[in-house]
Amino acid sequence: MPHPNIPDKTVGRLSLYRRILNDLLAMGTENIFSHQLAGMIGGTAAQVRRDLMTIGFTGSPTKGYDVADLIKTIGGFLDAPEKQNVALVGIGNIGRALLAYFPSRRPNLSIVAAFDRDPEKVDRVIQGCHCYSMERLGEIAGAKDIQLGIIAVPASEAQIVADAMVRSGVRGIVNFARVPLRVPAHIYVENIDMTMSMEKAAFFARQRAKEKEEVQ
Amino acid sequence: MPHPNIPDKTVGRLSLYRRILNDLLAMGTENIFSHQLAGMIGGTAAQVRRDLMTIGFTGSPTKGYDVADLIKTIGGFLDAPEKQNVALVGIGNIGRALLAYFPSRRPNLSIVAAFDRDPEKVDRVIQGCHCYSMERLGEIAGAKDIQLGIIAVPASEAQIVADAMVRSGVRGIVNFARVPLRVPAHIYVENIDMTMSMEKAAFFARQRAKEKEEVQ
DNA sequence: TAGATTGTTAATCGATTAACAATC
DNA sequence: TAGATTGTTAATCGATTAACAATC
Repeated sequence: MPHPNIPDKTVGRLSLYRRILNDLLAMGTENIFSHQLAGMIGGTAAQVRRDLMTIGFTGSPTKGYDVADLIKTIGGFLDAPEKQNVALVGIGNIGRALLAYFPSRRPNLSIVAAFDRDPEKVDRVIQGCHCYSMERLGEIAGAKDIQLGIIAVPASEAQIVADAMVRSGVRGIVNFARVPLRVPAHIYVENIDMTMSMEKAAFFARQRAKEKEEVQ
Repeated sequence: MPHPNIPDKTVGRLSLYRRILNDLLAMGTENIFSHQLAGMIGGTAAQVRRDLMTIGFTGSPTKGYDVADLIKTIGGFLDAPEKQNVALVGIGNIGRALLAYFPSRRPNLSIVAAFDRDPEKVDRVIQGCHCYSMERLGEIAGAKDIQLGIIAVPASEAQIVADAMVRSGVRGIVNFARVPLRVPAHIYVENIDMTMSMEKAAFFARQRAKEKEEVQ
């Protein structure tokens, strides 16, 4: 257990660093300084150094951090040692976006089963993923050793789906439904609430516009 | 200026409270206590009270908070006094999900123009929204008084789109692209990074599974 | 060596939590 | 009044920022 209590935000930033580093490596950049990396994600150099220290990665004052090494270290930290299976529930627009994105990028993290209520979709293959009927969630999740669930159903069904996921042994949930889920403490939930984000952006956009007016 | 520096998170929670309160009102609930509301969003009673105090809403020790009043007060705080126009750039799966959701829910916040590079989509009406070619972003944004932009394009194009939005006077951006945007300080950016969320959930799901094993 | 950066410690800041008097 | 809840202040906690010696 090298990393007992790593903050949520650090994990998120590590994921970002890796993506940027992969681009840099592709462009031939071998070394990078903390302030350069910070500039690319809109953070501070100290923050970058702290994050990398957290995962035990060290740089040198003259060369900064080795890009290829760092990518490998972040991978060793973030990625599952073996495959982690994911179930997607609800194949609407969001579900399809995820199905389209994942196969190519993260080989260790793959959506191995999708579920929907719509009989039109059941037992068809959508974006390369088999779609099952909602009722079979528990059965399939158990059989396929599903560890992560994505909830992309209407708010009214989200809690029922979450309960079924928890019962079948899922440990993490990404929730796109516009409702907070009630789950046991040992289940990690990541909420993605687009409506809330839109309202927040609208609010702060307006507030800043007002501030600007007052300054003038 | 009654609310000089309201925290980002408070605004987000207020948006959540309102949604829950609307459901409660529909079910006939007239009053609610802070701990009840807290239970529904997975927060604490003190947090709820602080949030409501921030917007100047007070309750009574015997009845708690008046649901209908509170909805109105949150609305007065969060919502724009007049219509705020939104532009969506990139009509993929995510874009379509947003187009499908918004018209019905938030009358003051409407997507009045969509943009895409695909000639198949240009000058067609998709989900009730006219789609323009990418080149016309600046022109249309100016003409329609766009205040908020949604970026739902591939990472490689996101910065270019953001720059164009900023030039045309947008004050807030909701960014679905998997890349951090560089924008002036007075522009509010809300990042929604699904890949990062998936990686975070996968990481913590695994970590908690490990903890559980160790306890046993 | 000089200079820039790293790793580490101390200080600051903000938000959350706890405590408690005021209220209905 | 008694009891539960509210509004408000003080204490705690964590994360960020600043400062600085160590390093190449």
